[in-house]
Amino acid sequence: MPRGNRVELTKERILDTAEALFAEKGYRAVSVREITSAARCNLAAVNYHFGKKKNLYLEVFRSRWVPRAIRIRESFRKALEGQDPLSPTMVVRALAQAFVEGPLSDEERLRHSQLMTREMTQPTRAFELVTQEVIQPFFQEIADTLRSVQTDEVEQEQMLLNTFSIFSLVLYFNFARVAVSRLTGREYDTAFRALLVEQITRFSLQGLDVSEMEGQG
Amino acid sequence: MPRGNRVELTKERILDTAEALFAEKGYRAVSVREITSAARCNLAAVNYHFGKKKNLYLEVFRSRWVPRAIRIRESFRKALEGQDPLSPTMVVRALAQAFVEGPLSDEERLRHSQLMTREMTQPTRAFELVTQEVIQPFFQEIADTLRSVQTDEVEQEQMLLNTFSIFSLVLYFNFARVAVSRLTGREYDTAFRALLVEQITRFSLQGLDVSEMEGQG
DNA sequence: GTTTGTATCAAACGTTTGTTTGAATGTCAA
DNA sequence: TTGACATTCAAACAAACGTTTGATACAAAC
Repeated sequence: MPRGNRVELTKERILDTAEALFAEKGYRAVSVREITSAARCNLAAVNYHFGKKKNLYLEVFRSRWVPRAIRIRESFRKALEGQDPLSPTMVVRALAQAFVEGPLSDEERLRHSQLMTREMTQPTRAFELVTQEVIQPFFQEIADTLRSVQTDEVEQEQMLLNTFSIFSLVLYFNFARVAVSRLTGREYDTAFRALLVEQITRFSLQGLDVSEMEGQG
Repeated sequence: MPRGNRVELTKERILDTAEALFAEKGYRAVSVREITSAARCNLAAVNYHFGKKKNLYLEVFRSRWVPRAIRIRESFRKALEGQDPLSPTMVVRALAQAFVEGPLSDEERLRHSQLMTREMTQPTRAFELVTQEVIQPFFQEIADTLRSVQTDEVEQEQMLLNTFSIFSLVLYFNFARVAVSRLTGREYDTAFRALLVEQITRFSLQGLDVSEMEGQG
C-alpha cells in the first residue's frame, strides 16, 4: 500500500480537509482528531506527514492557498492579455471578475477569502509567506498596471491606497458573505455575483477618479 | 469586600480583559485561565459571574461592543446635526470620521473592528445580537440619509450595496491595520488616519456617483 | 526469503481545557 | 453578636487537546 500513490492520497486528503476546516472554524477551533476523522485516516497521520499541527496549517497555505491565488492572478492577466488599448475600467473589472466570478468554485472562493481574512486580522507565519510570495507582487502589478493606463500622474502611495480600497471591496463581499446575505436577503448566486462585480467595478472606478465608464462586459 | 462596588470591579475587569483578549486572539484561542489571571482574579470568577465562557463572550458584546457602536453612531449623528443643507460629501465624511477618527481610542477602534470582523467571518450568537441591535438599524439610517440627500433616485438594493461598500472600506482599513501597515510601511498615526478618512471619503463619494467634491474639513 | 523503508494503526502519553466544589472571607441587616 | 448573603479562593473534576509510541502491514530491493 505504501510507496508512490496511496501515500500521497492520505496526505492530500488531510490537506484538503484541513483547509476546509481551518477556513470555516479557524486554527484553534479545529482539532487534529477532527481533521483526521473527516479525512478518514488515523490520528497519528498528521504528525507523521507534517510533524505537528502548526506545520500542517502552514502547508495548507503553501500547497493550497498560494496556488489558488496564482490562479486568480493568471485569470486576471489572461483577461487583459491581448487587449491593447487598456482602460482603467478593464483593469478593475478584470480584477473584480477574477475574484468574484473567476476560476474558483464557490466553495474555494469562500475558503480563500476566509483564510486570508483570518491572517489579516491575526497574522501568523502564513501571513509572511503569502505576503512575500503572492500579495506583495500582485499588489505591485495591479498598482503598476493601473498607473500605466491612467491619464493623470498619481503618487505611489495614493495608488497603493487605491489598490487597497479595491481589494477591500473584493475581499469584503467575499468573506462577509453571510452578513451580506442576511442583510440584503440575497443568495450568492450567479446573478448576485454579477451584480457584485458591477458594484465593485463602478465603485472602484469612480474612486480612481475616472469619469469614463464603458458598457459592462 | 462584597456588596456594592468591589463586586462590580471584578466583573468589569473580567469584561475588559476578556474583550481585549477575544479581539486579539479569538474566542477559542483565549482560555478562562488566561482571562482571569490577566484580570487578577480567581479562575472560578468567570463561572461565578457569567455562568460559562460562552456567556462571557456574549456579555462582552452586550456591555462593550454595542455601547461603543452606539457611541460611533452618535458621533456620526452629531457631526451632521444642525447642518441643514446636507450633502453626500458630508454624510460620507462624517461616517468615515466617526469610525476612523471618531470617539474611540486607537485601541478601542482596533478591538471594535477585530471583534466585528471575527463575527462576520464566523457568526455566532453575538452576530445576531449586534445585527439586530445596532448594525441593521444603523445601515438603514445611513442608507436613508444618503438617499434623502441624493439628487437622482436610487434603488433600495443599490443603496444598500453602496452602504456596504462604504463600510467595507471603513472596516477593512481598521481590521487589516497590520497588513496595511506592513504593505504601505506607514504607522496608524494621526496623519495616516486623516489620510485614510480622505481616501475613504473620496473613494466612496465617487462610488456614489456624485461629481461634486467639497473641500475637506 | 530475508531485509529495508514507508505508511497505518490502536493505545497511551502528559497538558490544558472549561467547569464544579466546598471552605473561607467579607459586608450588611437584625 | 448573630445570621444571611455575596464574593473569593485553592483544589479537584472529567473531557479534550497535541503528540509519542511500538506494533503491524505492505511493497520494493537484495
